[in-house]
Amino acid sequence: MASSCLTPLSSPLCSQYSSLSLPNSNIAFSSPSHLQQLHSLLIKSGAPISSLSFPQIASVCALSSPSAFSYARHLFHRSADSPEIFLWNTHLNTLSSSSPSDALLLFNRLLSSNLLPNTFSCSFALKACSQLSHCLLTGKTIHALILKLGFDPDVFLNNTLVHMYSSFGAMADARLMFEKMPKSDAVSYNIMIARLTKDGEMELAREMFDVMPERSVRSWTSLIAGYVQWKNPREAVRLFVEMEEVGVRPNEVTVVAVLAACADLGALDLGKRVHQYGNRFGFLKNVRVCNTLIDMYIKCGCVQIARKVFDEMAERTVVSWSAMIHGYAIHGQGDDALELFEEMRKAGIRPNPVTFVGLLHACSHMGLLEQGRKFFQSMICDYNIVPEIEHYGCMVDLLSRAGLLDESLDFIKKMQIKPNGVVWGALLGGARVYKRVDMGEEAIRQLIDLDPLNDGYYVVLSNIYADAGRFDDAAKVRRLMRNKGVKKTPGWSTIAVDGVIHEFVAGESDHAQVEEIYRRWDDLLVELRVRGYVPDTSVVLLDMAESEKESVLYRHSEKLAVVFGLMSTPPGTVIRIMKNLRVCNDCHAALKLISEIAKREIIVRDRNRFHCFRDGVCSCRDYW
DNA sequence: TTAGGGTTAG
Repeated sequence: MASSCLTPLSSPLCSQYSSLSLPNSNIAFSSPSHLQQLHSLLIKSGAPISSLSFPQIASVCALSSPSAFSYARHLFHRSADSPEIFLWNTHLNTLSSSSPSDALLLFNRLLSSNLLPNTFSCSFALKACSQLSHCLLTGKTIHALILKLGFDPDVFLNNTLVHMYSSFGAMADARLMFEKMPKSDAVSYNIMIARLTKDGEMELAREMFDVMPERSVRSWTSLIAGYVQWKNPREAVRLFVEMEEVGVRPNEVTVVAVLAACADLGALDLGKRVHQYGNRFGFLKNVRVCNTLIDMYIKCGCVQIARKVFDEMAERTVVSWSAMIHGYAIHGQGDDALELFEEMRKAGIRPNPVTFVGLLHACSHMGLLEQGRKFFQSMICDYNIVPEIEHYGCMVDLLSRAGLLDESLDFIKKMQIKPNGVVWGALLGGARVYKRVDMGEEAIRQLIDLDPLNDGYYVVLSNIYADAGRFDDAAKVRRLMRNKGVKKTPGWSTIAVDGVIHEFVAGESDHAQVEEIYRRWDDLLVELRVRGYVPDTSVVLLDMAESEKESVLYRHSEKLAVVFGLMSTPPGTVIRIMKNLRVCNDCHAALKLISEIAKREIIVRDRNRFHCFRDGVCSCRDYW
């Protein structure tokens, strides 16, 4: 130890250090090099270790001249194992998560003590900065200190710095740091990928993922979660399958991400497989895994299995309860939703804003007007929850569906926040059911501003006019659509048979078995007519003859998917369909009858909710 | 003793 400290050093004289002394010691020195020589002498003379004060000397050297840095660095490493700094770090670590600003105060005290921070101390301080929105400058100062102390080759610390910059959204700095660091590892890439996915920069994230030398389960999970977040669940599933193929074992977080993708896609088979996998590896003890599992089953049309997962959970959070309540609501089981809320209250779980969205949804879909009003009031008064746009949307839907259109409009006008397209769309929906042209026009005036390219609204208004016998006005709406360049979103439906997803697009006929599907439909149509089915051509918003409109109706994607399901699955099998738009009136009527004729349960997930057709009736009770 | 990914609405 002594010999290395005695290495001759030739540091230039530093005038501001003339006649200085170290605090709590009798060492006086005139320059950093003088201090180093004194230090060497002390070591040589066999002075007690406590009087050598490595950190103090190191800090003076480090903060004086660049040529003294290496000596400082050397001394620092001597003091790094000091039990004292370990204690400081322990406190810093605790505070960096529980009270970041106190962690920074403590770090400041450490700097003015006779100890030097080590890489751990700096790491905790940076973590504290990352959690305080106003501390970018402090983080930069610590970065400077890290350079001065010679910690810059430390990969761990550099990763913390990349994370610190990225958490402030200072991506130019984060990237510079990432590119300039002498050595990077999988964590460095993971930090960058995580930030890029959060920012929606999926292509850049993918580029990084593709070039990184080594990938960990976190690298895969970050990207999969990113694809889920940015509404590309297909790519998420594709990546998950690839991850399994290359032999990386998914963990709880991966499972959460891929289950969310399954929920979006309605991919029940994969969801079930992931469920089994999670069960095998003990992931079902994790609340988030179970919450996502509940959501997956709900969105794949399996409320009962979702409830089983819910019932078997060892611990439930407000998220578990809210997911289940919302699940009942969108499956038309409003009474179950309300019952579960009662249980939730008795269990002492405090509802959150999302819980109330589920409850209000349940009420509006069951026509429980007074109950819905009570929930809205209770949310504000009993739980101090400020209504969000979703709550207003549910309330307008509740009032409009109940036929209280004037009250609904009044409610919108009194809203504390700006109404959005969903709110006005709910009023428009009510205007259609109750044949209120005036309300439809009022809603569309707002919607043209808020959501001008959404074809659905124009369709509804045109139907309102057609219902009122105002065919000229209905035609005007179609012209308006053309003038505004509004394109009708093509309707598509999917059905999984033997693990293969079959997609049907309205009006397109590129399915391999299309001829047989059409033949089966024609046969079915005969039976449908016998049972009183009359095609409702009012949903076809095209300028054409009635007979042509009927042809268009018969090629609606959900009809084709159902017919395909009937012909390619054994009798009694439940038919599960996913649709990108809402089910139209005509398909709804047809599917009710088909469930009766074919003695099949048909479950359709449309963009808003589920319809479960069984024995000629729908779970939505024709109220959707 | 230090860094990186996750849940319910719309």
